[in-house]
Amino acid sequence: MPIRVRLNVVLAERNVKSKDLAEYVGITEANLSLLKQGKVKGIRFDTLERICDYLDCQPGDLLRFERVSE
Amino acid sequence: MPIRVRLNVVLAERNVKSKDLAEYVGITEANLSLLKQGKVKGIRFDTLERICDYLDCQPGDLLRFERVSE
DNA sequence: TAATGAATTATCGTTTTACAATAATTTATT
DNA sequence: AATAAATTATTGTAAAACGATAATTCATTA
Repeated sequence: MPIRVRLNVVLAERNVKSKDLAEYVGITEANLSLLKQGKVKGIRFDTLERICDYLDCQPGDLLRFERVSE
Repeated sequence: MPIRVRLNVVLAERNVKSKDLAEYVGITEANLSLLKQGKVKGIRFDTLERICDYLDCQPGDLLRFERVSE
């Protein structure tokens, strides 16, 4: 699945706890965990927005398109 | 709505017609039009992936988080 | 200024799935 | 061990992405 979710990386960089982000964003830790691990098939912009807001980052920091073969 | 969809910009840069992109991605022109204009509330990664593939761009080129006030 | 092409808008229906809620389990951390 | 943090699991629901289609508007060009 060529869209890679890098939320785990950004969280680590910012040293932010999932719990805190989940609380701010307004989603459960369970769902945030799934998102972090790239186990969801899409995302709503309002969720993405609040994540970017809290982490002070861009969608491009969280989502990367990776080609399968060059 | 602080997540801005810049698909229209990238399409213009690449000089790609909506029809062609829609065909490649496998969605209708109608839905692509809605996406272009930021009239959708989210996106599935497989759709985002095929758009990035065709336009040879990154999610970050298509989606921007814009703060309301500084 | 028709005629064509391209894009938008509008309806309605369907299926997918993001999310909540909750609880149990696993994995850090102290 | 005890606590905190994160993951996994289950079930349910509401939201919305998307299809299909057609009509309308906008743009281009002969």
